[in-house]
Amino acid sequence: MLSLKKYLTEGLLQFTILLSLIGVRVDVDTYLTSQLPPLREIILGPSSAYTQTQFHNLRNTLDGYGIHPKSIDLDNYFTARRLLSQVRALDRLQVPTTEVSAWLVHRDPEGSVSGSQPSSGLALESSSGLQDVTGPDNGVRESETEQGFSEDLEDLGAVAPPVSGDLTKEDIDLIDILWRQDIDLGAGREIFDYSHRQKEQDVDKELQDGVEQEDTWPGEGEEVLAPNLLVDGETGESFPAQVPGGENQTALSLELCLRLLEATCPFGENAEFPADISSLTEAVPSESEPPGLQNNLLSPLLTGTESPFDLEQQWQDLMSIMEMQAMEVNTSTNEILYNNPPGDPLSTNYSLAPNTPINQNVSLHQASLGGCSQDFSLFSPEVESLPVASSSTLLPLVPSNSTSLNSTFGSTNLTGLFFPPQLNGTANDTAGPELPDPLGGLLDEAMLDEISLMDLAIEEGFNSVQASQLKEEFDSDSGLSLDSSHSPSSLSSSEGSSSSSSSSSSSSSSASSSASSSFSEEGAVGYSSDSETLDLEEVEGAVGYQPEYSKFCRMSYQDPSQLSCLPYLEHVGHNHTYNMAPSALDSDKQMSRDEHRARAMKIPFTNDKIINLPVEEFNELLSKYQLSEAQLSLIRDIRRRGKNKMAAQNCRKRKLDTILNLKRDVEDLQRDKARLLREKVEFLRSLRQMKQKVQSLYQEVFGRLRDENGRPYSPSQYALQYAGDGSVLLIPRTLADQQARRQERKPKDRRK
DNA sequence: CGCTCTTGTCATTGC
DNA sequence: AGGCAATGACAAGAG
Repeated sequence: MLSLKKYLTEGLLQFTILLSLIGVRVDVDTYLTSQLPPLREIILGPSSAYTQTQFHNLRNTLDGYGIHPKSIDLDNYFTARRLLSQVRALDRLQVPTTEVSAWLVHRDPEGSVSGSQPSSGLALESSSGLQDVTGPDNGVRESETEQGFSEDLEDLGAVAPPVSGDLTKEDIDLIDILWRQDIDLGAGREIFDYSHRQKEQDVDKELQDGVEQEDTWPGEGEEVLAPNLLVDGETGESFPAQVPGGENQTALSLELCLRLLEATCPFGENAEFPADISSLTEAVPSESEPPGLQNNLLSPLLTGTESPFDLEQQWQDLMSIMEMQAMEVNTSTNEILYNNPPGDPLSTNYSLAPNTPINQNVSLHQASLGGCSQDFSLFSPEVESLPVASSSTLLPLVPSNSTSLNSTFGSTNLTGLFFPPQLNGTANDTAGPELPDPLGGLLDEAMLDEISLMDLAIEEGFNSVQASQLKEEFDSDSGLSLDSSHSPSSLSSSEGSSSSSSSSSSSSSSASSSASSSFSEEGAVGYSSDSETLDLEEVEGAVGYQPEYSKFCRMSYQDPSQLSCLPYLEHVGHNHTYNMAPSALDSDKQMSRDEHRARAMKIPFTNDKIINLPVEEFNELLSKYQLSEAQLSLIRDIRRRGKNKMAAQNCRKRKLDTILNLKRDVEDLQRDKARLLREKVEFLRSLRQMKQKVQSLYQEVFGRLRDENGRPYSPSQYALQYAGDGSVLLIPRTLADQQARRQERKPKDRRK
């Protein structure tokens, strides 16, 4: 016969392993600081969660935490642990890409997030899905969005655990209940949601943007420069830029860059953003407009509207994602190769080289991206001290409208992003489909990421089949039947029903007693018998016993209303008489041993009284009768055993509840993990779409550039690069390659 | 007959 | 110090 301990131990071990597998990590400090019970013993510790020491130690060591194991606060205890586990699960999935993507999608929480292009619908889905998750009615919506994700996953071929894809209404209700428990605990769901994190980041961003606006926002101060001024990225010095191109080119380039702006902010179809774009586009000077008007075009345009901030943020989102993507997969050299380090002196110094041949043939010199320039502040300024690696020529396409360009503004070389080094120069005439895919590397990398994600889902994800298998394993190994619907309340009710049935099969007196009060069963069942009742009648009378018995129970627990609220006490109505027959003879057989002993010793009161009376009343009762030592000893033994029996039943029930709660926690964690995996896939897909848009626009812009002879630039020789000040530069490809190589080494060094 | 499960009981510990 | 709850361990009985 295997002991119950073995079952429990094995079950807990499996739970522990399972929790660890799905990423639950235990940080005791966190629990302590958050006034939550230490869960190490449950999740990690070798001792079971049932050791009394834990609770006692909790009382001893944790101020303000004195959850009695019998208390209903135990539910909060488990809820807290579950919440923490969810947090852990989130932490486990904090892949940079996921975080950034989530932050991006939630950048606009007013519900105005939508793709500016029809193909951005995925971003919409992601966004809505996330917001749904954050809602209080998370359960239902989550299931809906998860289904939506599942479809998308199928499109991608990604394998995400379909755990919650087949959420039943019961699951949904359970989620809702748990969610309310979380609220009661004081923990908002936002703790685990991207939106919450995004809010935090928004706060940070606001702070950051505030500084940036002070420093560099064009058109707001004395430092606003005319667009045709070049700015030294290092010194902030400005000087006139040569404008060899005609106004026609200027206007065209400006429009192109505006379109680039528009299209690279695919999430930005906010209520304001299209208006901004349209206004910007309308304000673009026509080819017949006087040239003087154009010089100051962008600055007032971008500052005049109310939403340059949106543009800025969208640029920032885009570039940060690009950056993060490059950082995340450094194996793809093409994409990282040309990422200019922040504040790279190469970029800034190029801006100071206006005499280069290329410089004199700028065609995009007016297409300032000032509205987005500050968004490059993502890049850290740590590389500013890099020596000037080259004095080669560089074409400052866009004089920045921003003046004292913050040192945090790095330059991003789009060259490497868009044009692989092996680009041939034949396709440089027009920006057409014949241009090689400059984003091929990035896209491949994104695909690789998705593939790796699928692997991750396969390796770590628990699909429903796996979950059920684990569940079966656990159930079988633990030796305990873990009915998922066996919540504490259901346990109580089930036990209460069993008690009721057993009571009804007992003597008539005890049956009536059980009918009077659910709790009165506790004393009556198991210790009441015909003989005992007869004994009682001899002394007190069976009829008078019942109200008094009820009184005993109340006196025993002081507060009857409390008893009805304590479901774990209901089960105390246990039945010691298996299959008790109605006859008195059978009932004699079915009496407990203590009842037999009490009867044999002619104890003048019931075992129920002996067991359930408070000490004072119990002693008072003993004093009323002349009892022998043997009788007194037996009575005390009966009392001790009876109380211990109830305690044992409570203890077992608590064990079972603990196991059930652990099981529920595991299921919740599995659901959360599956959801996060789906979200990550969605974010990656959105990122890929954005990159494709950037790529096409880059090709379009580059294809329209013309040198002084009106010939297009060769993509194999030149590339566009975003400078740290927000300007777009046309630089030789060899230079871009050098920068990219330098950029490539840094992430590796950083990781070492 | 052996196994599993439930239940009761004892011993111990700590509040 | 006594009462009591909690719990591990063991045993008995039922299925």
